[in-house]
Amino acid sequence: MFQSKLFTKSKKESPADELSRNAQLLIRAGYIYKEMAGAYAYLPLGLRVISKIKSIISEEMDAIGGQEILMTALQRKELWEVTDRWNDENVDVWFKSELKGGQKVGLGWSHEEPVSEMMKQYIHSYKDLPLYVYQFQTKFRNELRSKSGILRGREFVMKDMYSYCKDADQHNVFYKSVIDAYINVFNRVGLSDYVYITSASGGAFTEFSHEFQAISEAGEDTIYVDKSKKVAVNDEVYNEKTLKDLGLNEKDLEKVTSIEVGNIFDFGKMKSEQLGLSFTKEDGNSEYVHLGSYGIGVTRLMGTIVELFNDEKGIIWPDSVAPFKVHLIGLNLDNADVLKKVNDAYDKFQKAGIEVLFDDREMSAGGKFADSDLIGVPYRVVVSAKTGDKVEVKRRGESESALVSLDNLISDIK
RNA sequence: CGGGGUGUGGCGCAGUUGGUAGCGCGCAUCGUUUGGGACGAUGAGGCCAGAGGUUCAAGUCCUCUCACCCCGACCA
Repeated sequence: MFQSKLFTKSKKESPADELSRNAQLLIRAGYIYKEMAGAYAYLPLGLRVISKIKSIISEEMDAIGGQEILMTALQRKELWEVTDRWNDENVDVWFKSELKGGQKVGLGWSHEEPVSEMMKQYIHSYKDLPLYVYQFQTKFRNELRSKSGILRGREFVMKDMYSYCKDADQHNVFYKSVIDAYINVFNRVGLSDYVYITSASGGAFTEFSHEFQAISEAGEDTIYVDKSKKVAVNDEVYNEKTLKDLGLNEKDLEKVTSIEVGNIFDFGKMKSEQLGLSFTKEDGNSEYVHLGSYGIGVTRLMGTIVELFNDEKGIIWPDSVAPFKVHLIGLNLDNADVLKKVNDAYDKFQKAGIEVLFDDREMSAGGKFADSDLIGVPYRVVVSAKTGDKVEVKRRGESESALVSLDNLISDIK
């Protein structure tokens, strides 16, 4: 992509109405635009990051048998009344509205009810189970207070998955596979050193649910981590009994602040009973479906990555989620020879399938470097009158650059 | 929802005891520059968040409203 065509421009100064690091950097670099408190638009660069994260999640969900769907954001009052979750006293994040005819509707803040209701059409026999569906949805939550940039918005993108199993054993097998898949996701987006599977409150039917917590001061959760065992306990269930049940020792635990980037939950048969989602067993008798629910906040994950990977100059994206792999910077572009070389380099990257952002703007070198650091693409490649028949490459976050041949660089990156 | 703070060109800010607004960045044109946010000249751009008061006169004083940020509460 030609940077001269990119409509977003970087800003030298942070917006006055954002104190969170993620929002400051993402807005300055042109990844996002703030529409109102807790609602952000995703611009070309930002959308690319979202797409990368979604692809990684999709691959991992597909690998454990997930089937992608897309439910509606508009939801029926009647459906949520069945499970007593329409009431504002039980769920205080509803955005409610009504149709022209007067029917009450809500904007989806979660989708267990509608997905499960829909599944009554498709689940009839034990032979239909297990089945797993997931989606990327824009969720709406009327938070009393949004905060921390894109970490806690009123409108945000979430990957939510729902599992339907014939019994607890079948459910437990899948539940464990989701844990592994989630760990893969967080490792692949670069958070392997930061994310801990965390035991948290389990609600009505299980002792614990599991959260995936990324250690960061920007978070709003408090957890106790055992770094050698790679597990943690949420403050909400932290007590002697919990430690005993989990086989943890108080002296091995460190109290930290963290961001909840994922959550998996065993609903048991409760919701299926309420909604009437049942199937016929091998013996001909009827049974309710065992439901599980699994979420990853996609936009929150993006914000978490920015919180964890930045320096005073800007963002430092992990390779796997960066909007581009290479930031190609052309200097001395009034020199026809250099201009040809840098254009050739751009073509070669493109042909090699390496995503490249080409800074072809007429601008001082310092300005280009500053923008490059702010945007945070992994490889900065400079072509100028000084680089001769080679190119200068520097990784974002490192200070050393090197002169290398373009062909070698391309094969290295691939 | 309780507490605290902030609203002034696109962005970041200043504006004294009330007297019809200024700086930096950015933007436009021209020239000089060209490896870490270059320099000069010229220029465009503002119902001072909104409404209502006080006053000869309000960005400035009073009242209300709205928006945004932070802390807390809340967050299956």
